[in-house]
Amino acid sequence: MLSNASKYAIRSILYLATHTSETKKINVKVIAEELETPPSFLAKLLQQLTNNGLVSSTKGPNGGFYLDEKNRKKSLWDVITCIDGTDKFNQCFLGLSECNDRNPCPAHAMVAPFKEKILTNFRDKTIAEFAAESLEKGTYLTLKQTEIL
Amino acid sequence: MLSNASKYAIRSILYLATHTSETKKINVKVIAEELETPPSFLAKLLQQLTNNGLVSSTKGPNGGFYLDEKNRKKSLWDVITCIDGTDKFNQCFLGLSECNDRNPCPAHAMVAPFKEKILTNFRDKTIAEFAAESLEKGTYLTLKQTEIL
DNA sequence: AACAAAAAAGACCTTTATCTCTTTTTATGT
DNA sequence: ACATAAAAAGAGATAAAGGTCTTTTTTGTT
Ligand code: FES
Ligand code: FES
Repeated sequence: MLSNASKYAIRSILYLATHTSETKKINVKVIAEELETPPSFLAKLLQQLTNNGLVSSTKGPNGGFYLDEKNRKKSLWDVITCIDGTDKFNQCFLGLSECNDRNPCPAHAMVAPFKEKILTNFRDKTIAEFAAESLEKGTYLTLKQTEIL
Repeated sequence: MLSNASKYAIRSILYLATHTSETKKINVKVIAEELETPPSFLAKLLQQLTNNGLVSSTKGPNGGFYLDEKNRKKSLWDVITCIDGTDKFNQCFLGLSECNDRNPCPAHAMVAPFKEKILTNFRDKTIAEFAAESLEKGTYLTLKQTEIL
């Protein structure tokens, strides 16, 4: 479904949302350790996210990555399209050219409702909202693999 | 989500289910044309499916691929695991090590119901049943990209 | 000014997925 | 028997995903 790159990106964004601010920045090495992702690869991803206005960064001592208010207004959908490019969730499950209700493939009825849900949750919800919800539910804890409540 | 290989495999299986029998076999070239898939690649996939008892075949003139009664009792789940191997639908959406209700990631609540549905539809339904349903609903027509009702 | 710490940039490397081509084997019809 | 039509088998080719490493630039601290 999602590429590793997108998964890492989403996880790091949610991590940044809950752990950083304009006054508290974190560097790649730490983020990569916290999320247990390949550090160099994550660096590239954060670079790309920064170039596209989804993450903020400052260089030099005490520098690092963080989310400002503008970044927090973006959606996870923005993250996915920034990294993976393609419109993953509008594609037909069986790889046919178009996916719509008028010309459904055998799997369509099964997948279509899910797509709707993904769209509304990922596209119409800001990262700030998503992170806040995760905090409420306690699901943000599981961003790191080994972390057990 | 699914690899191209799995998608081609599923589509060809459903095609075989509705177009072949012990007495009516179809060769790779025709199947590939009908489904608009790369012929050589599809040949390899059908070979693999045949080796794993999901498809039947006979060589020589008037030979080709087809589904016998035994093949029709398999599930699409069997097809996916035969081709992709990995347990695609039990994996965490964000790539964390385990996916379960006890230790959910931020996306879990959104994805879990879908997984259930996929499992029951793909694992607990025979190919025969799935194909029959598709015929009823008319969705089998859209196996080929350009085919519009 | 010198140093250090961080991201940015760019050049790679490795592995996996996707796809092709050629040769061999097997079955059928004449 | 022979020709032919098909799958089976095996060896590669290409492209994309995943990941690493080194150098450069920027910024803050001493
Ligand atoms: S048409 Fe295949 S999933 Fe919608
Ligand atoms: S834990 Fe991530 S999808 Fe279930």
